[in-house]
Amino acid sequence: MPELPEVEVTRLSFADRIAGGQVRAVHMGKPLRWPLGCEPDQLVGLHVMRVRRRGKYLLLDMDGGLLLVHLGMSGSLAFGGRMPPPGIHDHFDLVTTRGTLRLNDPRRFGAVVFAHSETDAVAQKLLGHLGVEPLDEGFVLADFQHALAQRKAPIKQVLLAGEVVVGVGNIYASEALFQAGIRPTTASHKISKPRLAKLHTAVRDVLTRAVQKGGSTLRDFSDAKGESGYFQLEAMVYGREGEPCRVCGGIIRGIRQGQRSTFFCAVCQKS
DNA sequence: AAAAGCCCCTGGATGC
DNA sequence: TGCATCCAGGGGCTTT
Repeated sequence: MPELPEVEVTRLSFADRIAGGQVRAVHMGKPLRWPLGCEPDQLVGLHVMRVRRRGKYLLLDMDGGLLLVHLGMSGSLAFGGRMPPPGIHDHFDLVTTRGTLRLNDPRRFGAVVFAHSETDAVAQKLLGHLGVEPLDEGFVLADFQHALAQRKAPIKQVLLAGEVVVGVGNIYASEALFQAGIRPTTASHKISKPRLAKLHTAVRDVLTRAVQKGGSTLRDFSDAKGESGYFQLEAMVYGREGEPCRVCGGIIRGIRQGQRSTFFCAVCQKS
């Protein structure tokens, strides 16, 4: 469900409130994508120092390890002092002295994984291959151009893979490519440097605007305060197959790339 | 090494 | 109303 903006908005909605809290109990529902990796009780007594984000993972730094939380396709977090009893889709509760962090995830593609440190094998398996953070200083144009020149796969799929740049999911990949005027099917290494410069800007721009809007284009996104960003950001192409392009009036096309839907305007994105 | 497919799972929308 | 089919925001793993 969530792409970088939604994960970041979620992080901001509870990071300050949970910081300093000591774990009192852990409750688990049905299995998520991966096992927790330790006995739930092993977390009791640890303190949550802070909450960071890496790509679409949330990292809860604790004194004695860290929890990697991924929302998958359908996950969302809630944080509060008094929580109702867990529902059928509530699969992880971290009860702390500051409040309870609860993961609700109907499809259970999400995960909560304990690692002793960010550099240990468990964490590295999930984080080690991740590309640069698009909203950080490290997202440098020259590096971006160089990395894409090495790839022959369609640009949409390279963006989605997260090995060059993280956080760009299925919606924002289509949106960023539209903004840059690049056809999603174009082989990455065939795109000129000036056009990659436009894409570099577009990726940052689209994600930044989505974070500012409170996490957005998603149908049912809500952050850990329960506030939704319901359609605050209007999609230019995503989900608009057959509808007129908002720029040129041409008909938006929908195709499939690697089992995922892609949308583009054949007029505005000629190649 | 990189690229392409394959799954994991549930629920909502659509169509007959 | 009931049932079958298709589709969905991700991403690690296996196979080419």
